[in-house]
Amino acid sequence: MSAAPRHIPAGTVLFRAGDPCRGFVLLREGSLRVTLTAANGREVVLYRVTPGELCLQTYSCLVQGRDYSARGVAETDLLAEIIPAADFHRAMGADECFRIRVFEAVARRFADFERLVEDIALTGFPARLARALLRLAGHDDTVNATHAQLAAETGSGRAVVSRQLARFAAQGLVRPDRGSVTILDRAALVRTAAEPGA
Amino acid sequence: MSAAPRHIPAGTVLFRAGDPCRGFVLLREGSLRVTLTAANGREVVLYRVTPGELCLQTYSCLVQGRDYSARGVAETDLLAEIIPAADFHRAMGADECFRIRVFEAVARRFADFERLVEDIALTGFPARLARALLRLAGHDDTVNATHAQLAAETGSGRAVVSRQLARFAAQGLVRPDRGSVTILDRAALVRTAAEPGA
DNA sequence: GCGGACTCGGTGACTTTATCACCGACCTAT
DNA sequence: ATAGGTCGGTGATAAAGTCACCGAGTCCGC
Repeated sequence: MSAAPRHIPAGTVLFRAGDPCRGFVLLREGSLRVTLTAANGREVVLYRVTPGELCLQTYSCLVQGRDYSARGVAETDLLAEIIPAADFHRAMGADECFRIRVFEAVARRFADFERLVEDIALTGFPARLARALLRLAGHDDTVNATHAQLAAETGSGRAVVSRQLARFAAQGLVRPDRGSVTILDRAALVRTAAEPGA
Repeated sequence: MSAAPRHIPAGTVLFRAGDPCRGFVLLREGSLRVTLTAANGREVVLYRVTPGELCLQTYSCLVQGRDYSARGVAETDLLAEIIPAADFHRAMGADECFRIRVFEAVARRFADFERLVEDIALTGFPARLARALLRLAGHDDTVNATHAQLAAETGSGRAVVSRQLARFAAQGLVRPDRGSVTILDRAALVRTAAEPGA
């Protein structure tokens, strides 16, 4: 529990599918994005690890003694602590605080997965994109993401995102720019997000 | 840990979305299917709980203190134990065996979710259906499921399943019957399952 | 300032997948 | 038999995803 936190620059690939698993990652600062990539290059964002959370991709690997099955990329500069497996198991037995933290991370990840499955399998594309925009928007109602990134976020294709954004723009919901999207009518976007529509 | 196991007949709905959560379910015998249902009635099978496993839907609810977000239905007659939350937390602290079991269940569930997302988001329909058939097939190469059930299993629509099954049948891969499908050429089906194809 | 190399996004043409509605076959019970 | 149910096949249509291409913007190095 007392390993020195390490700095990791944005863009670093912390692990990729097939890598053997070295230890647990406990994130102190920054955002770690975990994605699944298909053979044809298509990518889906599974979830993000936020400060205070354990990366459970790591967790799942170590428990089952298997390799990573997804990819973890630092979205921002990270400050993280690597916990060796033995320390992890000891802390799980001895430290109730730590245990509760792990449980919470697990539960949150479950919720993320359920949301993702619901989005991809049960929700029409317009609502899916609207949800992604609302989820990624900062306080200034700006989403800093390319169409390709939004495609990974919605489990769809870039061209599909382009077209739907154009439709949203025509309705006055958003204003697209190179590399970002500005939300103009949040209320209407929320309404769109609420219509499963497929 | 020592509550009396209870019998639950096949078809019982153990919990549905929005229900409050009462306690942990530890499954001794049978199969519990956990699904997500859309407003329009469409359903996706998230995972199955098998004997010896804890139902983690329950888990996730109790940790976060939230209601169920999915539906749990007994696929067969069940023999299950209900563990009150307090007992669960005590056992997690004191009983290493129990703890390991919980970890394993969590890890397995994660793997299930990743498979599901990969299937739905990154895999073409023929491969998806082939995988579902192989997954559900008994030793006699028979899959006891209606087209509607296979649709829930693949996160697709019934009509889509019907058509793809007809194509498989035309290629000699399977023989469809009312309420079941027989696998005729397992090797070819495995090949189909391996081609992401979309 | 110019010329490549690259990323980003728009678009047309097309395929695949999904949806909707309807119908006939089968199953079961009265 | 017949009525009511589930099950599966099919045509028409719509939505979503794919592929390929192009032009505009950006980032260099020179």
